[in-house]
Amino acid sequence: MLVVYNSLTKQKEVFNPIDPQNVRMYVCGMTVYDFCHIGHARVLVVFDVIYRYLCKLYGAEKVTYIRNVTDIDDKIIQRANENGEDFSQLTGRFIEAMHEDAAALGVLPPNQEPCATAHMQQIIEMIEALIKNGKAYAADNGDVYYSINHFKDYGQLSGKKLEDLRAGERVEVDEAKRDPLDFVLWKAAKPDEPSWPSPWGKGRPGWHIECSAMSTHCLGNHFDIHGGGMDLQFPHHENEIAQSEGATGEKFVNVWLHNGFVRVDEEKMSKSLGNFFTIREVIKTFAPEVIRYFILTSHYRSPLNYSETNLNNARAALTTLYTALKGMEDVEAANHGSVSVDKFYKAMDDDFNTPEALTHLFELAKEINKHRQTDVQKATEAAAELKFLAAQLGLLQQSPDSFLKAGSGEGGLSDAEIEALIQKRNEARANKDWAESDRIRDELKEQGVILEDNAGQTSWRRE
RNA sequence: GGCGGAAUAGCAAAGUGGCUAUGCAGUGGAUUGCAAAUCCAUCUACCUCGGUUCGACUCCGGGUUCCGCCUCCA
Repeated sequence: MLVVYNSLTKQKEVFNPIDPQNVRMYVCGMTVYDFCHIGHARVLVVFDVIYRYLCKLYGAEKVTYIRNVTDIDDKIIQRANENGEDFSQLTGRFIEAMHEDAAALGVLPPNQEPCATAHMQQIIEMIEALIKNGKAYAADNGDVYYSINHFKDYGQLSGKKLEDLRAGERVEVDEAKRDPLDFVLWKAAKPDEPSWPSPWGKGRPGWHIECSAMSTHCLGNHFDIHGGGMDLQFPHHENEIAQSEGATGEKFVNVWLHNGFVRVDEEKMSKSLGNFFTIREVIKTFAPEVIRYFILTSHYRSPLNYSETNLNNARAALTTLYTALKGMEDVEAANHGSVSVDKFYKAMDDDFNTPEALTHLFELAKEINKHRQTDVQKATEAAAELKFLAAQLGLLQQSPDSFLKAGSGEGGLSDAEIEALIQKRNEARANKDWAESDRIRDELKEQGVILEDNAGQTSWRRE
């Protein structure tokens, strides 16, 4: 029985899909004007794991996962102008880069990846519905605004009261707005800006409306899960509720899931602070799977501190798991019904507790190591289960050798050079020339290559 | 100021009203030509002050510190 923490009710509740034959999840994806950083990696990975687990529970063909792309907004326009290129050229490039990064991290593609620019009709229709329902108004300057006073439940998700928002007024005063808290649905185009025709003149959508329009269009008026980063809770998701419910008159979303931030030195990793590390940058030093593992070592709602130490720890932990799987390459992933499997599911059922789930992977690794010499049957079954469970987290998807021999960074000795030195060392060992044997091992160690003599075989890995 | 979250061993990070979390690192032992890997054992904990309780790291209340949101942000 899956229990999830719902940001809307601020408590854990049993997850009951509206229709178990069609479980629907929408996640706010990226605004594509730059490369994805580790914070984005966290959203990608966290919701990928949630998606995988929903597929496991309900069947892959019964789960629909939508993750949008924001491909038009102020920053995109600004960046495109700086580069002197068309905005769509810029977004096209970064969408492609995002797909590369996601694939590297083992993130499954969502069922659909709608873009704002491809859904202008739906966006305009929803704004028209809002105006018709008296929730929105067209201002004299060509903008269309949502009238916050006409949605009585405003603040239900973020727990904010209108008075409080007014008290701490940080919203710019805008003459065109009837209330300073009203937010824009449609922005009139400035000269030379990309624009789309609308009943209110040429313009483009505000940020919040695209997610309302696209999620409703792809999943229906009322669906199960809406996710995103914690910072989207307000105003973005709050506004989405106001828009969707204001337009359709129906309940919008049952469960809201928000992931915590990646931090650097106790500070949120963000573009504006400039303390971010892009996925492609980090991948140069750490295997993408190490990043994925690192993300899963912390609960999705907890903060996650980015540091080289933590990534090194993640790599060491993965090395332990892959080392256990050495010699088990041919074992097929399978569930043999051990206690570890039960506990793994119990952890995942408890609001996707991946750190707890991971501990059961180590139980299985230990089983393999303990029995591999004495009880091959047992060891094999444990290996099958380890692969089986790890796969649900998108981990241990490569051969132990390809992980263990990859190491970090480029340069150093080639595989062939390493094999040749090992060959030389084994000849020395056969002659009991320990001095020469150790010299070669030290030489390799200096090059970041670790040797392991096991059962008469010498294997190696890069540090 | 308003709202929300967090404080656990050297580091990271779960969890539980009484029973070894786990990973990395450390220590002792087994194994090894010596190592590495592995196995066995083991040392370091639950911010603070009160309360409830036979018993609290775990529940309740006060305090302190940190973080996030309230403007674009995953």
